[in-house]
Amino acid sequence: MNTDFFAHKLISWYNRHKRDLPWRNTRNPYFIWLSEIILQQTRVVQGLPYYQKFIENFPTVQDLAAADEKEVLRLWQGLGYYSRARNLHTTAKMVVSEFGGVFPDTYNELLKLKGIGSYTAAAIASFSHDEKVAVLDGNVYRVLSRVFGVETDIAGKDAKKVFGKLATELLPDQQVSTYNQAIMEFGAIQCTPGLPQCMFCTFSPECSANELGKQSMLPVKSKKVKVKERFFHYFILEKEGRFAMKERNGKDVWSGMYDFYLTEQESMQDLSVLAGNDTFIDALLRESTISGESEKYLHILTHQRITAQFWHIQINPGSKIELPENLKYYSLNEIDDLPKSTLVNNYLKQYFFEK
DNA sequence: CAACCGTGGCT
DNA sequence: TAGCCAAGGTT
Repeated sequence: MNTDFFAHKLISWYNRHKRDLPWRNTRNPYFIWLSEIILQQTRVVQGLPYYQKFIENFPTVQDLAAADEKEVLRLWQGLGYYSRARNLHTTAKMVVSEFGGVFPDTYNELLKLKGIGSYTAAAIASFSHDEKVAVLDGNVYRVLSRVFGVETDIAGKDAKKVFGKLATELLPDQQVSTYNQAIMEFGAIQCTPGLPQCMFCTFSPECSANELGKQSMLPVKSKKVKVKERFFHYFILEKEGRFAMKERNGKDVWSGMYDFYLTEQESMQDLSVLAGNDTFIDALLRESTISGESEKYLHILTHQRITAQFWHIQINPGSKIELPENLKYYSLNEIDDLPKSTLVNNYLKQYFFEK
């Protein structure tokens, strides 16, 4: 297929079918960047309200840079992949301190920023000023693999080279912004992962997958995620109407988010076993009152199935129990403002805020 | 560089 | 139900 023909036909389709999305009505690299980070591995319907919240709370990169990380994470709460929010804040501060508050818009400059990889750099550079770089995301892999019959494994290491070469060859000289958005939009609403409606597709006459009936086989993707089972036992320590929480850190899930005292076991256990395995729990149960035991929550992540149970513990007045490192007492109002995982937030909503 | 990082919707 | 996956990036 002639490359000009492909781009022209795609843009024509886009002009007829594109959705009206707020980040498409701007050339401001700051707004485009916000939308791109929010939309990484995230559906438009899920990211849309977060985009609105972020541009309202942080109209400029200076506003975002001046915020506390905790505030940024709190706004990000519920969207997942929280390193995106931490990197977002780091990058905003870097733009203010090292770029004079002017958000970079060239591919090579953008690549230097935290949380911006090859896709996001290409998206911001092309959307903001038509820089001639091809975007390569899940949509582009799918569209190119089907239309041109490319059977390279998109999870393999050759994928970026093979599809990147094709994507770059197809790039038009003009309207790069429109073209890049068009190929992604086409993948999102016409050339969909599930059974696409190929009888109504503008590329049905030229599409390799349509001709060979290989739509469901493409793109080829080899990797299967293996799911790890985890068992969380949370202890909510209450003293004088305040509750002990701590910030999670390290490389585990929910880094930067707040939760309670946690003991993790290889299966769900009762209190006597927990006390035997955990000296703090043992000491705690001797000097306090168990005031509540939650149902078991099953929390599903891409790589993990977490079963969690929450025990509510009243610390007796005059108890000599000292909180383990990092735990501090917070009022319910303060807890509302802390960034929390959806698991913890679901528990709090059920047992504190909506009861 | 393979593994890891969330959540919610769909089949 | 179990699996897939959605505008990826980092380590």
